Amino acid sequence: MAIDKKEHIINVAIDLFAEKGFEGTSIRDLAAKAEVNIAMINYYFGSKEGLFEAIVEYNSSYLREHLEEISKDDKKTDIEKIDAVIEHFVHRLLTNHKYHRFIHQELLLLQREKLHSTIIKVFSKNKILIKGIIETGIKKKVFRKVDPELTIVTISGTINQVLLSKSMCSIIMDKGEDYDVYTDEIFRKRIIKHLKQLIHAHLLIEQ
Amino acid sequence: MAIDKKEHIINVAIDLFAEKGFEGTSIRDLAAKAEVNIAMINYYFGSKEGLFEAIVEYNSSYLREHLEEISKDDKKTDIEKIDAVIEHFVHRLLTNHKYHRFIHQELLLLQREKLHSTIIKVFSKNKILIKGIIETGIKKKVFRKVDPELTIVTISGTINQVLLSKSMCSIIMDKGEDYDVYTDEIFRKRIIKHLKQLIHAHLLIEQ
DNA sequence: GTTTAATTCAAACATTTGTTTAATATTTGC
DNA sequence: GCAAATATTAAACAAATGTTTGAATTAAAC
Repeated sequence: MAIDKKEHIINVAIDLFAEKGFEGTSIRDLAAKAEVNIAMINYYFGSKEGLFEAIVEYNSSYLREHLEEISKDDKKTDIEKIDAVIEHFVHRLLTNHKYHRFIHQELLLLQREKLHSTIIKVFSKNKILIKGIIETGIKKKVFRKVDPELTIVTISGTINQVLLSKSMCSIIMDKGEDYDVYTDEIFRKRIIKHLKQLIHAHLLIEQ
Repeated sequence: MAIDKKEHIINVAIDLFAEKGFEGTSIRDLAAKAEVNIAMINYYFGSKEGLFEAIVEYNSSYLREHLEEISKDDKKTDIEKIDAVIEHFVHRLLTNHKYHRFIHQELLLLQREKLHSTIIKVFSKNKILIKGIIETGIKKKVFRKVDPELTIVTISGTINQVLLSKSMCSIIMDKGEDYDVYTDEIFRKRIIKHLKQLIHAHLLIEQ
């Protein structure tokens, strides 16, 4: 029961933090929505910031594995690896968008330095992996001489910009308020198609 | 004195909201940093949310003009217009990054619906202008048949991703904490070079 | 089955929050 | 220079905040 309850609190917290932000969410809101006593949050996590750290730890473990797998896959060409990265990024955000929205919020603020560096560490490792793929492609003269870092920023920036804000999705798709992007297969395919087309034109020397 | 003081409060508020978020900033913090009495904020803006609205109004007026100018400029080819849009976006963010970071935060949250729609309206009008340029290029068969909306998202997404977070800049540039992106000419040129290269490869049929 | 540890709870804690008040000071219009 | 409007202030307001307490309940260990 104990671990399940901890996980349950974490999941409710991700929902609320993503919607209202960290400072905008009160322990009482959270306790009510999770249907636990207010004191339980401090009992389990020590403090509100402790809960924050627990969320980041809870989610940052399983992220990198798949990216490493892609990077090492000998059956894939370099551009196929990049395609896999794009699909992986989109999938990760669609299935986990609340957590990512929350993390993204934190990235914009200059509070809680320790957590900042935790997030940055995860991002840095991802960056190194993808940078490796791009630089290999450039060496082999399959890819153009592009800016590897900013190419990564373009991929993640495009996905984040459109998928982290519901309003942004509505503008792009010309849909109403109640439209749910995160389950719409058409939207997923549209983003992937755009990104692959974009990055292929950007990277590949002969098309 | 009155209008100057109002403007002064708005400027200090943008700084604080960008750093600590809207909920993370207290009226007392703000009053102390602006060196005015706490009551003055409510006296001028009615409430904390009133101050928020005043900030958005204060900044959203002068934004669109330059974009319309670019769109209508007959001396520019279609791709030159896109280049001008890229330069305009980067410049706008570099000179006004605190306000944009603040707005971007709000876009991620699902609070304060009214302000949300104000921000969205501004973005929508920008979208229509740039979409017009891209679609003209496609009709003239100068541009490839791309996804206009997502192409816009890629431009703004890339810029936002890298410029709105200090930590992100540090990773990309491999610089320390005290490095200031917003005044570094080299970084500005690097982003513009990447974006132009990317979007040219994406849009132009013959290169 | 008793003892020990872990969990749950309602209540209280001290701060901090945004906002208002009512008195005082300053500026403005004439 | 006086009256009316505007601006500024310190103090108080009620509500909300994160956190702690100490007793009650449940689970685990032996």
